[in-house]
Amino acid sequence: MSSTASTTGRAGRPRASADSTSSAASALSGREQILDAAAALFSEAGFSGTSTRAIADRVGIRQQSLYYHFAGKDEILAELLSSSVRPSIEFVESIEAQVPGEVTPAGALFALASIDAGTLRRTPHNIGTLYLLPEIQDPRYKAFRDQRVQLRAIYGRLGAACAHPDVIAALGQERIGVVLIQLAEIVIQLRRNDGADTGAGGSTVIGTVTSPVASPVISDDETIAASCLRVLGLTSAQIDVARTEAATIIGTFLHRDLAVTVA
Amino acid sequence: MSSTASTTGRAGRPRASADSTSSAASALSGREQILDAAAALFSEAGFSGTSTRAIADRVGIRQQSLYYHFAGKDEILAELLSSSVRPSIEFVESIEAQVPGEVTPAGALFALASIDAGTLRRTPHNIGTLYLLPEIQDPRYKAFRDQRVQLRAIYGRLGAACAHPDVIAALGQERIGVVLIQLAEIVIQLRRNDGADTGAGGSTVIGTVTSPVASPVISDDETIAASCLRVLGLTSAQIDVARTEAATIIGTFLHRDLAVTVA
DNA sequence: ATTATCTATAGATCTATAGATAATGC
DNA sequence: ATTATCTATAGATCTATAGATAATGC
Repeated sequence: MSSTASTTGRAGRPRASADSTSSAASALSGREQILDAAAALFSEAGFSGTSTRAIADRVGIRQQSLYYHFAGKDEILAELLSSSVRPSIEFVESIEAQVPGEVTPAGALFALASIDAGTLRRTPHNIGTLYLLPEIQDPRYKAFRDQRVQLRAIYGRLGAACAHPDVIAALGQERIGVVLIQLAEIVIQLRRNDGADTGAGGSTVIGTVTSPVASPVISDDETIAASCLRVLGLTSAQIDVARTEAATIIGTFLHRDLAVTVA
Repeated sequence: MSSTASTTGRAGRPRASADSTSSAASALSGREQILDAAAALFSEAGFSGTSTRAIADRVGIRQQSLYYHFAGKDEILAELLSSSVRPSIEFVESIEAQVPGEVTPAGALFALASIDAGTLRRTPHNIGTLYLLPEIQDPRYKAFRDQRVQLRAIYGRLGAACAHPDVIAALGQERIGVVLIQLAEIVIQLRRNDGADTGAGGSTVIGTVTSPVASPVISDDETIAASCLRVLGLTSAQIDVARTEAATIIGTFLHRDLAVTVA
């Protein structure tokens, strides 16, 4: 060993805590540990129901140490919110551009809904529940709400472009957007009902939500996307076409994304 | 005047407050005023985000006076929750009994969904938002959650009994229940988006949510009910049949209800 | 007598600032 | 020197109990 025995390997005064709790206490930076702990607590007990003390305890630091990383509790929530819509927004921007020509609205909508469902499903600690907190109505979180309004508008446009005429007549583009988002976010409720959320620290726990017997080829995410098209009055045949097209769209996006990451 | 000028007309020491705030400060009992104030605050700021002080201030009494009516803040929430599911449960019990013979599943489901949507729409202060609070996961509110599980199961049974085979295969009865409740509760989101909720004190503010131009015969509630059947794969023609049948079912229920009230 | 409030107050939090301290990094 | 923690602590709140008080009801 170079100097003292098993040091933290990071700068800064060591934590007073025993650093007891098993497995992966590290891997995440201090800041990330705080975000992870806060996400878990906010979704269980709400924003106001979670004290800075509770967050710090979970991380294994003193309450006051939080303020080195964040100016206040509200900044922690703001960061969690903005990082959780980001994937959808990114995907949406890439997809809507190519809608009139290369891609049908139904295919694009199916792709968008299944991406959103998948993101919400894989998110640690069911972060989507934060969207339901009354506190986000505060002007402080306007930027986040604006992003959601934007996303809803895109759902509305895509939906109105492929819905059965009867549905457009009954709902109109705006409410179509609300209905579709509400359906995609059903994942939040499903995870809540399953209780005792897995969502381990940083590791991406994929799938395994409620298919005890052995689900067919169609994933839960695609089932939800299919429900989005169904509520717009599309037939099973039309939905299957959209599903196939969506697979291509998503494949293309993933490649492009990879290219961007590499470059 | 009999004795002193304009007294409160009620027993108990008078409130210290100026009793300023305009209109209908009365009509409601003290207890009801507290419930009304708490409902408004809980849905705006959440349960933990609302102090007993804030509730009392809104009512116009001292913080400590709340404890004469309720043992604690949690009892106020419990009462709000239980009173808000009651109408649905009552309707459901009367309706499901007659389902195999006199009434089709699609008709019953249409009726149930539009009753639920209507109830949520008319509720003061958009009380349905309380269902979204993380705090209700607490064991303390288990009775309420159990009622919702029960309601969801009924949605699931009715839905599975009338859904297109493809939908049953994809979702299964359980998830059908979750999807249908989620759709019915879209009213909560619509009211939230409209912001600045009307929902005056005790008066039942009906309708007027977002039909700026002039909606056709079909109410918003029926539009939502129709979406519930649509997501199950029913055609417009089948939905219209269900709508007609639902009108009869609801009519019958209202009469029966009236009879009960009178008796 | 009963009802519905009031005042006084204890004790437990909760957020946040100020400044000290113990590591790493150069 | 920089980083990430620590200790000490102020000041604001928050829930809840105890007991007094001012009405109505009989």
